[in-house]
Amino acid sequence: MFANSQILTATNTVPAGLAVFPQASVVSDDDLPLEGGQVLHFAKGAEIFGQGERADCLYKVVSGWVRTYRILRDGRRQIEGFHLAGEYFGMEAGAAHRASAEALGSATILVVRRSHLNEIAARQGDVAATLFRLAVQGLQRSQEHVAMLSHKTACERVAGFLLDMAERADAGKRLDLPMSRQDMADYLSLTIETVSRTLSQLQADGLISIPQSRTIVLEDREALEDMCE
Amino acid sequence: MFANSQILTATNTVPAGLAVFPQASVVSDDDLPLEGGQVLHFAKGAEIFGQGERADCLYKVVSGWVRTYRILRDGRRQIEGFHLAGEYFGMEAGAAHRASAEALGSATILVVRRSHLNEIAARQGDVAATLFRLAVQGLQRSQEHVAMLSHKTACERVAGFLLDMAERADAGKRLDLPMSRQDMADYLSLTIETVSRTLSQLQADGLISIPQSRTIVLEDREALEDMCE
DNA sequence: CCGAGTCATTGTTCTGGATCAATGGCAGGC
DNA sequence: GCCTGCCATTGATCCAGAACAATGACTCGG
Repeated sequence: MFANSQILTATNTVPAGLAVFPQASVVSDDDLPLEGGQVLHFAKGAEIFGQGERADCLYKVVSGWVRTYRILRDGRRQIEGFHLAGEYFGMEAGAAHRASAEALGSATILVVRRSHLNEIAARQGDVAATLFRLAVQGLQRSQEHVAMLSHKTACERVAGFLLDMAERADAGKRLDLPMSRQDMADYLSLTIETVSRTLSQLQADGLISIPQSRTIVLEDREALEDMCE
Repeated sequence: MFANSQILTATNTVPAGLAVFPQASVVSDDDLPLEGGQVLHFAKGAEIFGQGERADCLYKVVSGWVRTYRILRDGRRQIEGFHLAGEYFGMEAGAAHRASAEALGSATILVVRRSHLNEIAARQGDVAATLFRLAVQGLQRSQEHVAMLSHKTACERVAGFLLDMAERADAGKRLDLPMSRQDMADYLSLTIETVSRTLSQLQADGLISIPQSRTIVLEDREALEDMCE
């Protein structure tokens, strides 16, 4: 897969001139030099890949938001995560995608074939290290998800969700969330009614305000943080 | 208890390429060529590494069972996973361990320094690919954990847990679990009482029998599988 | 402007698992 | 053997959030 590469280097020493990635709206230390990838546009609700399809590519959000989810045996939909600009998704250990991915609004996605990534890794050793780090970061995010689901109350889940989204979207007080209440519910493992009720309660308590249903203003961030402990 | 500094200094002088790995009970395609790692023994309940400590090593279970867990802000303990012979744990993206690891019974663990792994990867290219795959497998296991916690009933969680453990331990009908009811509860996000009650109920329904409290016989595996859907 | 469809909110009832509490088994120490 | 402490089981009560139901707000196409 990603042959001839060093792994687990503690520091990233990529010379800036090599990393060519003009479309990226966010360039972080964790960025891979993905020259040669294909930039695609997806309309609202469009499927980027589906559960069970062959997993040949790695994906990166250039702009917009993406949700990845799985349909469980009992028919319920579990949203595994929301992915913002600069974030990667679609990593698989096996040959098939275990989840589906859809654009939340309209979204621009960079798609890189795994075989192509392999070639890049052969030229630039620390690419393998970065891939490993991305996978472990995904693991950690999933473990945070587990911690969130374990015993937390609806209020703690929603407050933590808002803070997480605000941080990752680099939002100030005002937070525009492109997902529906159903999406939030399927991510937080609550019902749509409980999400709605909890948001109303947070507004009644003055911690947030909701000028439009998908715009949330964090009025008292400190109190929200206290709420998640 | 083992001081971490001992482990770390000792591995520095191991000549690469000569040491073998005789104790390994499982050798699969996913195995890394970990010559030069140090094999350590841990007594029941001994800490292998602690939350917040520097993460310099990768760990592999040679024999025995290991639990990894985090103490959450509210003081609760979330068990992230149980690790059996042949499985890896202790992967971190950052410099510090986000979890603690303890031996469940007595356990033998192979410890490899990340820097040493780096050297191996430089000689053998597919090591990087294997590390990536291991990380993604950990991610998938965590996502299964999320699916299990989301909306499943106590009964479904316990039945699924028993089947998962039986499969990974390669057990037939008879399953010897080295962990306490509290460990199961902290993994499944239930209380110890609910775990106990559920096991009793499964026994009353004839799906399992419990000759000793830590030995569980799967009397009707099909019904257990139906239960998790 | 209207009508249809989607999404969000709010009220009511009900249930699964948490919590509190008490008892029962089993192992190790003396 | 008995005591002590830990772990597991079982019972009773309570509560957060699910499920059901109805209404209200917003959007888009015509």
